[in-house]
Amino acid sequence: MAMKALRAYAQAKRPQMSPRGELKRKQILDAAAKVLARRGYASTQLLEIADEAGTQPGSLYYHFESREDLIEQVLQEGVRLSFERVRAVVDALGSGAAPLDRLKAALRAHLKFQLVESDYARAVSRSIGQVPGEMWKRVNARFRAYGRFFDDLIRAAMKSGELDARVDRGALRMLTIGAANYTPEWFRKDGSMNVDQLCDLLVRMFERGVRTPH
Amino acid sequence: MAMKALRAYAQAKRPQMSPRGELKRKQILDAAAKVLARRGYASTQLLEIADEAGTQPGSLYYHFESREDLIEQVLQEGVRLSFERVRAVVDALGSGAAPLDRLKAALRAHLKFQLVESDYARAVSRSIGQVPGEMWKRVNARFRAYGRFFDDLIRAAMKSGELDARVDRGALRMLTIGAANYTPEWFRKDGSMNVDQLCDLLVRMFERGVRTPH
DNA sequence: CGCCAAGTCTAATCCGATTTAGAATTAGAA
DNA sequence: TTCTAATTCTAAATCGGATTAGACTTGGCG
Repeated sequence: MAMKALRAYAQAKRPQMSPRGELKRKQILDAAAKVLARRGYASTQLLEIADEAGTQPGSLYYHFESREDLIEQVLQEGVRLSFERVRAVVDALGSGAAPLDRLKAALRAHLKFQLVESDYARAVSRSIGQVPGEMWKRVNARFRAYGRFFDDLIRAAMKSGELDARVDRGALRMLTIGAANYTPEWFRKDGSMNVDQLCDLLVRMFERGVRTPH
Repeated sequence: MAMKALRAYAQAKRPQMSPRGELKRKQILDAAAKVLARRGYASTQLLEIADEAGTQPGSLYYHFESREDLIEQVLQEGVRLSFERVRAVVDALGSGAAPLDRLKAALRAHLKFQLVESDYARAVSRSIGQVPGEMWKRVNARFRAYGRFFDDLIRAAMKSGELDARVDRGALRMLTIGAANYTPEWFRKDGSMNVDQLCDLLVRMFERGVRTPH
């Protein structure tokens, strides 16, 4: 098969991919997520991804158009998975739950997911601020929807009177998400503190810090 | 002058550098800090630094041994300046001030300094997690001293009974510093909120979130 | 088995960035 | 002014990593 055609082929969402190809493609994505999670966007090299996936750098091009293409798919998946998880946790509480409880659950899920559960999610937070403009525009489009979801939870908790409505929602959200997204830089599982305790602390600071004064 | 000798010369802390050389060297450091602050370690290119400094990439090598050398000096300076500033602010309060007030002042100073006052400080937070191991070891040595300073303030505020002593100090510090260090990624001066309000919010969340329950 | 497509590998090639060599310029002293 | 060291510039060398070309291998199927 000619190269040009092959490239288009790999790129296209072909109807029936062979099981073998599908599997390898997933392995490569997983490997890339792992590497991105530890190196961040700019320092991620195809050689390390290939090693992790048990293949050669050149072979990646059968499954993906380019380094950028591969990385973007990991990042998009990372945002998608985070959103999916957090939404599921919140939905599981049901709409009868207090808005603040829903928000706390979301926060806890976000932190835990990206800290220890998903390389894809951690790939995103480790890459924010390094992704080149064009790609970031696309990833950020989905990311904003995720942010809006949090913002809605915050708004609801303010409306219910549980949170102080005078606080700037955007700043509150970003400070909190920022604290969470920064954790991969310093948190080590082997330390004295475990992940759930860390979640407790973040939620506690949020809740008590912003609760309506009585 | 032969090249080898010149390189060693540039590298050495020679006793009397000509005013012109000293000035240009400072301009280059400033330019590098600016670029690092907006691009982070991995995406920073010598060309952009040279442009910013009004010179050519090759000319940088008269003043610095290498890209790594230049960047490391910016980062070291960033840590040094942050520490210096925060310590000065705290010292200005005097040891008579309540420990919690000293801590709050330190937090505010840290956030403001790296968000709008110093490219060097922002260069550090934008580069954490991208700096290669060897260099990071050296920068981190100073960084830890800065962290210890904060830790001492926290410990004092716990001893005085103002903060809940059951909270893990390390996690508390890193969550808070993390929230602060993440702000360059999202905060825009032109928005509805100004820097001082943002500092207020961070301090408020910290104080009310961790204060001893009564 | 022998064929075909899918998937992988090796060995270049390309390309952008750092780095170097040495020539050219500048500023200050004699 | 002239001389000299300090500084800067230009152009080329080098280096590392992404990408490509094409040969090779594998697995399913007649």
